[in-house]
Amino acid sequence: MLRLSKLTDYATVILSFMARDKIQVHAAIEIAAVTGIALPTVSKILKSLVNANVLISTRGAKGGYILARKPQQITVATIISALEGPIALTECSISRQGCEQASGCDIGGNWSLINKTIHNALESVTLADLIRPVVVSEEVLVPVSSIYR
Amino acid sequence: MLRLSKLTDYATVILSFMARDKIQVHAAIEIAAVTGIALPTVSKILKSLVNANVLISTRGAKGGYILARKPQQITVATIISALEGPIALTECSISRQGCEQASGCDIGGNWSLINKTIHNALESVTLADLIRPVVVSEEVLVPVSSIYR
DNA sequence: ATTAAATAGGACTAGAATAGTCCTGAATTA
DNA sequence: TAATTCAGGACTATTCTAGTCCTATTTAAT
Ligand code: FES
Ligand code: FES
Repeated sequence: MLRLSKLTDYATVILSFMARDKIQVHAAIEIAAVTGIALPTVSKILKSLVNANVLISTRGAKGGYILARKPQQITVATIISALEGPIALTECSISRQGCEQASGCDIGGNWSLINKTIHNALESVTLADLIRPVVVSEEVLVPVSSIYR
Repeated sequence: MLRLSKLTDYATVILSFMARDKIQVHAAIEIAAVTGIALPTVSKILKSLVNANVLISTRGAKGGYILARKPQQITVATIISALEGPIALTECSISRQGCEQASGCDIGGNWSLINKTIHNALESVTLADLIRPVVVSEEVLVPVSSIYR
């Protein structure tokens, strides 16, 4: 289905909340309360985002999490790879070796091109775009029927 | 990891073989032998491709599978959705209702835009492109280091 | 007709990945 | 010192994927 994991989806929800809120520092328990996501899960996600340098954490009383950069500087690609690892459709997109599909697959180069295109698409959208009030013009929505041709 | 399922990968291997071969009709068992993929698995994939109108099947002795269209008219997007269903990163990319993430996610419209971009990327590459001898210019390969920023 | 070749459809199992929880330790503040 | 809050990792349960298999149907050849 080529879809994002649930955790990545949660991450965008959490980050959107943090980006929108005037207050800078948010504790995990607070984010859990606001978003409705269970605390342990929120915690796990926040840790991943810290490791990816999207958030900065402060321990101890009055501690919490804060955005490491401005929303305009946090791309969707970054968020996805923070939670799911490298963005790569096929094995050979990551490393040329180690793939070697059952005899005869030699299409690595072309997949890389596709992969690069997708990566660019995800790089071009930032957290700031996600929280921008949506202008839902009908033309922008993907017509589901067109998915099957 | 935002990656294709193994079955989809197999499908591209199978279709590449079929597109390259001069002979039109191929039985499942023959494809299994050539590609090295187990027969039951090959069978399963071929059935999905028939349902998606990518292949046409003929039953009985001397039967088999044949491409339903020219390789230039079979897009990667079609192959992927044949095996994995609609290409959609988030739930709300498919249907606006039914999503309603834990309180406060209202980013559907922007995701749709991203989704459309990716869909277009996958639409723009066909089976004919995949079997074209790869010109592996180094600039085209995705630098893995750039995946983490 | 009969037999052999081949796909259709779906049920089923095993394995892997994901989602979610929990515990223990370390840092910071009051 | 006590309370708060994150770090890191282990662990479980659930869901999804991959892979297999069985029975029915269709077609061709004899
Ligand atoms: S998927 Fe890697 S060579 Fe084909
Ligand atoms: S993922 Fe659907 S509304 Fe946010």
